Parts: sequence; structure tokens; C-alpha cells
Amino acid sequence: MTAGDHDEAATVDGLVQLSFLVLGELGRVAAGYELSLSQIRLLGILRDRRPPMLELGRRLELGKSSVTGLVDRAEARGLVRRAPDDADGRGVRVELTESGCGVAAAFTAAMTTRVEHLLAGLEPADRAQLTRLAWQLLERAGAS
Amino acid sequence: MTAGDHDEAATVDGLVQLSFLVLGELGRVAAGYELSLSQIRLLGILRDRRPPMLELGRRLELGKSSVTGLVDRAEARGLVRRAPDDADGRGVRVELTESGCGVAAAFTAAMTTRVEHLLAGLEPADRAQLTRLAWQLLERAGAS
DNA sequence: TATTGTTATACTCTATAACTATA
DNA sequence: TATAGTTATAGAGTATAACAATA
Repeated sequence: MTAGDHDEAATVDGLVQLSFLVLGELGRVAAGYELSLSQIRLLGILRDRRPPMLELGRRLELGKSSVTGLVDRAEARGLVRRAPDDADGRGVRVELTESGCGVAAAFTAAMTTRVEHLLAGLEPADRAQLTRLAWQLLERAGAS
Repeated sequence: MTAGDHDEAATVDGLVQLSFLVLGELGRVAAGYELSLSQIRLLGILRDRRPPMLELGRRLELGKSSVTGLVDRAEARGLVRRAPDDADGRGVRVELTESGCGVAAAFTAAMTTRVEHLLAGLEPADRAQLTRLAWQLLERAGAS
């Protein structure tokens, strides 16, 4: 193993472990609202859209029947509702209820607090670096 | 919303989105080996340990009956085995089989390649920064 | 009695295939 | 015929509660 290999493994491992840490926090915060990661992702997508089921499936990388179940459970809890699609009689549009909107906002605030706590030890310059690097990677991934 | 608020949201959002991106990659690589994230985590823990069930549960943040099921399914696939605990007649020790060890190594190599691809656009200095920041956050989280 | 682990049961999440209704 | 969505069914993952065996 060369020095380069070591750096490589440390970078990959650090990134994966950090991701588990962050999504672990997200999962614990979500559990406080009795929400799963999937439900959180659903609410997040619906904050500024009212997509048809198939588009939800594309964004969540889920099959259509999985989306049916996910939306069923969210609807049963009053977080989202199905509305008819004016342009296509076969389709439905999924949208947040007022309750779902409130839960999404409360969750986001709680999650922000938790991540802020995690970042509390970073110097401002390091925070800025981290933000820049994260968005740089996201843009590259989105473009590819 | 002040400029400070904006930076804060961008940092939190970027970190969460990056974590979804990285674990999404991990999930897709795992799926190529017909492994779930939970099975991957299990194999990862067992690479350098042969813990009792309860310790596995602590590391995975799972209840003991969940661990029983997870180990059952991994054992049925020949990835791990249960061995008696010499020091405690009630306990079992879980360990990788040769097959499980090989799968874990192959998965790690594949995942490293994928993350390397993701990081391909970063300058060496940025890679070093990212590695340093990731480990700094992990150390802080581990200490708290 | 306390602890380790399993079993019984139930719910969420996801997938495939068959089905319904509309385009 | 093709598309949007649901239903039927099955398996993985997780949790709680009751249980067995050992400490």
C-alpha cells in the first residue's frame, strides 16, 4: 500500500462514515416525529412541487407500486393528499396538506439545529470550505 | 433571513444532500452484490471483530431481535456464522465466513472506485481539505 | 434474579406481476 | 395499444413482548 492508496482509502472511508453520521442524525430527528427516511424524503420533495406519482417515483428512485404505498401511508396520517390531474384523467397529483407542511417545516428546523450542533466545532473558514466542497460534488454528480 | 441564515441553511442542506448522494451510491453498489445497507454495515463491522449479538445491536443501533433476523439472513446466504462464546454459555459470537470476507472486500473495492469517480473533479488540495474536515467531524461526534 | 438470545407478531418499505381506467 | 396508477403478493428490515437457557 502506497501513501496515495492510504489517502484514497481515508477519503472514501471518511466520506462514507460522515454520510452515515449525518443520515443517522436525520433518522433520529425523523423518528422524533415518527417519520421514516422515506417519508422525510417524500415531504421534502413536496415542499415546492405537486408531482404525479411516476415523477415521485423517478425522484425517489422507487417503482410505482412502492410510491403508491408510501403515499397511502402518508395520506392515512394526513400529511399529503391526492388531487386529480386536470390535464390527464388517469393521473393524480400529490401535494402536502397544511399539517404535512407544518411537520416538514418543524422537522427541517430540528434537523438544522442538530447539524449545527455537529458543526459547532468548525472554524468559520472550515465551514465555508465544507459548504463549497459539498456543493461542488453535488453539482458534478447532478451534471453527470 | 440574514446572510448568516443563508449560509447556515446551505451548509446543512449541502451536507444532507451529499450524504444522500454518497449513501445512494453505496446502496447501488451494494445492490450489485444483492446486499442491503444493513447487510453491508454488518459485514463492515465483522471485518475486524467477532462480537456477541448484543454488541452488534449497539453498533448498529438495533434491538436484539432485529439483529437476530439480520444475522439469520446473512447466515442463510453463507456470509456469516454463529460460533459459541467460550466465556459465556448464553452468548454467541458472530463472524465472517471466507465467502463473507471475500464479498466484503469486493464490495469495498467497488465502492472505492465509485467514490473515487465522484471525487475525480476535485483538486488534490480540495480532496485533502475534504478528508480532513470529514475526519474532524467524525472525531467530534465520536467524542460527544 | 438478571442477562443473552430467540420466537411470535405486526408494521414499514420495496419489488414484480396482474389489473383498471384513461389516452 | 400505451400509459398512469392500484392491487395482490412476497420478502427484507425493524420493533415490542413473551419466552428459554445460562449466569
